[in-house]
Amino acid sequence: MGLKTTPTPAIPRTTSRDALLIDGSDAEFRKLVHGLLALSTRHEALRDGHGARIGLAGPAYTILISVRDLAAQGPITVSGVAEHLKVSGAFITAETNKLETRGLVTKTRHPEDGRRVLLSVTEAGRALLADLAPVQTILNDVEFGPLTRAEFRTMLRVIERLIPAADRALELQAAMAAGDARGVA
Amino acid sequence: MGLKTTPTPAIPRTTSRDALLIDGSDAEFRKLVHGLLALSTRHEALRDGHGARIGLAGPAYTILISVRDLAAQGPITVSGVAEHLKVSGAFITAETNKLETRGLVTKTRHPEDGRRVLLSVTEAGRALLADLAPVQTILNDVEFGPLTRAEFRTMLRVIERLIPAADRALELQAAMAAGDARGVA
DNA sequence: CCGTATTAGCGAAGTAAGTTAGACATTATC
DNA sequence: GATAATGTCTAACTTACTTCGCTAATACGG
Repeated sequence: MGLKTTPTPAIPRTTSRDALLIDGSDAEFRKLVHGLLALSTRHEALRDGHGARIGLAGPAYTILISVRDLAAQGPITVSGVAEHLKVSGAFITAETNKLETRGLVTKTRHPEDGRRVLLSVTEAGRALLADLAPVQTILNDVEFGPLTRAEFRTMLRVIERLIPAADRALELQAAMAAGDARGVA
Repeated sequence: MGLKTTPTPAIPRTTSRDALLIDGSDAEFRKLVHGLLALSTRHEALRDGHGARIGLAGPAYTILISVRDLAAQGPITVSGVAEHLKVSGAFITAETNKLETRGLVTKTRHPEDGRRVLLSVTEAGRALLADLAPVQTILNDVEFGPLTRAEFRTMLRVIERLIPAADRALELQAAMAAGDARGVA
């Protein structure tokens, strides 16, 4: 000792929850955050490939499948998709218009609220997605191959609780940013 | 019966693994995939906010923190970061040049391979990230608040296995796309 | 009711986040 | 020692978005 090899400067903690600290360190937690990022970038790359196979860009594919799956559990509007994907409504408008032109989705007025526009996937859209399904199955089996049934259940349960928590964090972040802006002004 | 209410057209399966099917349906599995997407979009939005707080765009922030954390476990190069984040090397070059101009990272020649460029985060860069840490802690505690210690461990273990699996899926996807291209030609 | 404020969607225009292509220097291969 | 391959960089381009301003429809306070 006495000789500095590589100082490895201290990295400050980014969580204070006991459940997420191991021996008082958040190293494992940061690994989780990092892993989550790595996984989502890879998943997005796969998504781009899925889209490409049916002639859609990644975002268009994501929107199409989101409309299909969200519509399955209740009426879904332009702004509903926007909020779900955390993008601007204008973007969903533009993309769904293109998808409508291609005959993959339909846009209809909401019967009770004329401002809103209901989205749904056409038969052609469903057929397109159905074409993709066999390939998707092969790739999903590889991508999620290491997942046991128990882990699958845990992941599902966890993620469903994590989404609203992330939304709360987003609200808090917005509130803090707004507070800072006021404080500076 | 006999009266069609809403036909609810069949959605084809996208996995064939028993562990991921519940009563023969992949509905829960698709929920997982969807949830993963929803979570990652929210996480990315939070990341943008973190970046904004220290004057960086989301991607620049992500690259900075990736360099710091990857460098902690061994030498890291431009292409190393590119592969980790699944973006082009050229993009990492451009962004790290900006970060270098701002004095947040340094780029040095690899001593044994003159083509490669080693990246590291400067003291100023570390200080900037350290400034952010307290706010990050607050938000992470909210975002990951619902996570128990057991779930945390499971998630970590699962994600670390899922990343290489996703990489294998990507390779397979690329191979299939290439095969199709040849087949068509 | 009636004005006013909100909310939903749209289109145009701009910005940022990437990509591809090509040049160049360095290293590996034969 | 030539040829190929790898790693980085720059420039030019594309795509994935956002913001802004508009119109139409609903909601709300007097």
